[in-house]
Amino acid sequence: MKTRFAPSPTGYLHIGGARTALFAWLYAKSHNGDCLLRIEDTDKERSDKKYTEEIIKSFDWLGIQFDQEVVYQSNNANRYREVIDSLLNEGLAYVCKGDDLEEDKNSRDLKLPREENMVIRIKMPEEGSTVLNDLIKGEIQVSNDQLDDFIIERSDGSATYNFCVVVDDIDSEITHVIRGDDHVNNTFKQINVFKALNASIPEYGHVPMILGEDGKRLSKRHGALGVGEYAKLGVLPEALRNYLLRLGWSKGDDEIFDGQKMIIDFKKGTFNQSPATFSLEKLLWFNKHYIDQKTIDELNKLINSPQFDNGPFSNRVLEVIRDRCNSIEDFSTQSHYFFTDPEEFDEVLMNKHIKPETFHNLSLLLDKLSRIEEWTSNNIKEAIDNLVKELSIGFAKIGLPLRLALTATVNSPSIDVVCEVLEKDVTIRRLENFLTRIKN
RNA sequence: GCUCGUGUGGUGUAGUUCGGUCCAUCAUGCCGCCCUUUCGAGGCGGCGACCCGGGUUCAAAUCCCGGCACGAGCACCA
Repeated sequence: MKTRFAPSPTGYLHIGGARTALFAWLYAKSHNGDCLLRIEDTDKERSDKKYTEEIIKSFDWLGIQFDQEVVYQSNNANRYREVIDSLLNEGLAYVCKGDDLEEDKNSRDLKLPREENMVIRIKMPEEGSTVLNDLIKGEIQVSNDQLDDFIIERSDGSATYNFCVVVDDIDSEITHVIRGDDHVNNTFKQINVFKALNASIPEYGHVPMILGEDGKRLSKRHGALGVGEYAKLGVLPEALRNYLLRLGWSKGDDEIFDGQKMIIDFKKGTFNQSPATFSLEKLLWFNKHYIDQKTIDELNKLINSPQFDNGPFSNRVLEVIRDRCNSIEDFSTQSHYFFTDPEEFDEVLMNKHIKPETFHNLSLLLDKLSRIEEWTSNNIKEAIDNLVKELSIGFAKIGLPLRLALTATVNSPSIDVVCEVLEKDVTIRRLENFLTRIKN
């Protein structure tokens, strides 16, 4: 069996396309079949080679490997022409002016000669109905009087989409077409092209659309980010894959699917028939799940920043912040203060945590900290605890200003751990600087 | 407008085939508490839904009819 994913290179690969591709690919893999990539680049105006490259790159990143060679529709022009010739000979298609459908229909049986500036329409059945037994949606019928004779060859001699697709699917021996349900109406036309060509019709499975958080269909110009942008945001490919899979497909209450398990389980699950709304929050939850599985080495590679050089210091930083990172980006944004002394302090935070007595309290703490000989989080915690006890104040009264002094933020790992990682000299230095700052 | 499809909590879903075991599953999210220290981490608890209206039935999320809403298509785009 064989499936395919057929994007047009008129933009980057967006999240909806990626999911459709994932489904087509999983469908093939779970049935021991092949899935091939076909670039539908017959629209010369809007297609761009750079998008083709971008799309292929995105699939590499996502971990979806297509089988066989990539098919470019633009290479098949002669083949389309040849097939149209035979349809013309058999009287299953006809030459006409292409101005108006009703007028064109008068040429249905005229066998006009193929000339420049003329178009070719294919004859659709005039009676009965066309039935689609969809893998996902079940049986759908449409009355054939709804199907117009549509143009298969333009006045410039090039073939149109609904025709090319069928020829390519036949030539590539596609057995199962898994695609977005924005194509269901096309499918009825295409089924009749298969019939005209006397070819066997593939099975179809139409997956519902993905909607944006506003409930509108996700599209390139409406909120859909490219796969590459999720990568930039620090999303892991396995997380995106897993999230996309769960959008419109489920297997009971299971959430986590990756690697081989994804392929094995795919057959056991069921498709949902209603459109799904994209949720960044849930995607990040999956992302966190997969980040949790990474080793320190792997994280270093993923973060790919000079600061995280796999050395003992940065690896220690990694260990202490990894719990609070939902994305690879978070590792960078939440760790500056480990690498550079804070300089900017948020006024709101300062007003909230710096009280008249803070200077005095922190001075006492500085004294206690500088006496610590063995710089461990336990000893640091003990020093703070002692001070808190001596002053009879809450831990937060001293802990939060200290956190602010060291990190310029109020959100960090345990403050004693931060001190330990920072080392004694840096801690003391930052605390001294901070004291000077708040002195008046 | 015509045609096709879909409607379970904020979101993703289970359950709908063969009506009862569903005062509706799991996850995410949100809220609260705990972790006598922040927190987007962890633990515990809670909130929240069968689109609406009829009908069939002892019994309907599940079956039937009618609305409504949303999505898609109706190109010499793909």
